[in-house]
Amino acid sequence: MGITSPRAELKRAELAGRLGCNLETIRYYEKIGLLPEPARTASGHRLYSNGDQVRLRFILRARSLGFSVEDVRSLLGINDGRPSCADVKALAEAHRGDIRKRIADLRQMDRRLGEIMAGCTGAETPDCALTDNLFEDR
Amino acid sequence: MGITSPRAELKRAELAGRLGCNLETIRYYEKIGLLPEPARTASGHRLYSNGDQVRLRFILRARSLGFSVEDVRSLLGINDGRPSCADVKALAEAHRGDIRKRIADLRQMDRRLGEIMAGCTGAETPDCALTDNLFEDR
DNA sequence: CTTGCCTCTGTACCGACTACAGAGCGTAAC
DNA sequence: GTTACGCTCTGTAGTCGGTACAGAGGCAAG
Repeated sequence: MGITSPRAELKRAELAGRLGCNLETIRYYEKIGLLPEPARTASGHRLYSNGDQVRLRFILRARSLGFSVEDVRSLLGINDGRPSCADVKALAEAHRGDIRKRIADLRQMDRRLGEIMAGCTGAETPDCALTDNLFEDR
Repeated sequence: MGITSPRAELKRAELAGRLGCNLETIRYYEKIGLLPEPARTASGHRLYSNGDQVRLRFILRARSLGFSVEDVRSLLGINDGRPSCADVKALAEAHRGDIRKRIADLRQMDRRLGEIMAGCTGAETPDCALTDNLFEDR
């Protein structure tokens, strides 16, 4: 058995440690219905199966690609049953559009900031091209 | 007097309309201390001076450049008195660094998404390269 | 005088977590 | 056996930057 091979029953902190997420995130995903309620020990401690681990990994990867929690819900088939490849593709294309818009917005911010800062001397005086620009009566 | 020339006393909705922000945003900035408490009519309605308008415009412009509310507080000299040009430059450079990191992160997301979607046929079947990839045991 | 729109206040909600308080459980050492 | 430590449980509050809404009151036109 390899070091990272799945084990049948993991506690919450073990699962979080393996997948590199915050401890509380797991409980949060359970609360909002992304993760099913796991098995419990007699005293009420959560026990995560290999399937739980696979599902959480899916969620974390989708989130790391920038999909929203609602998107993940759709990808998992929680809303309307398991989505077709066409559904997934549409969701992903829309998401990519969002990402590109956000990049464009940030690039514009960077460019504007660069323009305004061009006159910023960095002197120890209160006169500053940047603040002057923002106060300007345009 | 031009159409957009400043007028001494504006009501909240007039100010919001002129500067193109949400009505409630103004009250919010007052609450968190970015805007001072304005003058009031006898019955308690807010009246904004030309100076208030200049200050709000500064805040909105800074926010549109992506500065955080805390950054704006510093730029306005609310924290430690009016900042020097050197202070402003340092703040702006740090902020630009943040913007560029966010762009890099988004570009990586876009790239990864593109790679994964390459195998996505868009067929009406439940088999999908994207979801398969996220479920994969790696 | 009524109608309709403005303003006021406080509070709840958004997304996606994260943190913390206070209680209980599990186990290893002594 | 008991004590100490660390993990888990629950519910709730805080983060950021607003946005929305309820319920009350003001103000001007018709």
